[in-house]
Amino acid sequence: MKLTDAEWQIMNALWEKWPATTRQVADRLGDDVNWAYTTIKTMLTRLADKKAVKEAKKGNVAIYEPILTRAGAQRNALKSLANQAFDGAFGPLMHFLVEDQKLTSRQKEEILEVLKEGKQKGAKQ
Amino acid sequence: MKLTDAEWQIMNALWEKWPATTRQVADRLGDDVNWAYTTIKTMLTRLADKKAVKEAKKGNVAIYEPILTRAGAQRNALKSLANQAFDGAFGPLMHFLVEDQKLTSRQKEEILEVLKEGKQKGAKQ
DNA sequence: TGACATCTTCTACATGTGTAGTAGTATTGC
DNA sequence: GCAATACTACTACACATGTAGAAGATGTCA
Repeated sequence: MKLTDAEWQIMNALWEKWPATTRQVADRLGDDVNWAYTTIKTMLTRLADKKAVKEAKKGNVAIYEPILTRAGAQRNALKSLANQAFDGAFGPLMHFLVEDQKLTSRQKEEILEVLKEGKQKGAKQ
Repeated sequence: MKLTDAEWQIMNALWEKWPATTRQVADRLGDDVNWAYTTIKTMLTRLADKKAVKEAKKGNVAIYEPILTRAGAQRNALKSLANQAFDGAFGPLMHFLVEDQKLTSRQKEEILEVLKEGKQKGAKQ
């Protein structure tokens, strides 16, 4: 499941709080983008077609909720990026991030924490 | 500069060794994809149009070399992913990677190394 | 010097993506 | 009960992307 740019916007708004109607999604997006209501409806319909969201009906009004989770989408995107740009290896990707992305000390601390935890739990694989 | 899936394939082949002719790129890609020679030529032309590669002529034969660097493309892709999927923050992205992606111990060691270096150099910003 | 291979440029076409209008149908406030 | 409002389904259209053929230009080997 690969999301396009516009689909990410929609999904982000939906993940924020769901179930949600088109109107609610539109309101949440209001600040970021300037899409017509029908544009958003079209996107939601397309996302339902590709099973990223579920569409239910309450009366004649469509209610949407994500099927694809945010974490799942993130995983997919990262995997895809790793394959495309880092020969499928997460290690180098991470390496690149750490080296290049000028993390704050605080962030580095956090990473260290996570890594330590991981080690204690016995880094598998 | 945003690369499409197919463009990544081409660029990866070109980054491997350049300058290179269409034929050379095609040969390198031979194992991975099954594109017609002209398909690859079309992609290279399009990449030249968007200034990701430079096209020079040696006789009637086009010679290509990257303008966009691999590291640059990786940076762009990561930034774009971070924005799209992680609210623009690399910290959480990294966090997610570390937590989720089952790095090998070796990889974790490497990350730790990099983090340590970073700290010594005085983690700015 | 001609046949064959190779390259280039142009053109094409299906599908995906971003964006939205129109028309019809349902809901609601008076 | 009707006008105004909101919602849905359908349709549209431009531009991007993936993919490649056709035709013409050039190089090469016998």
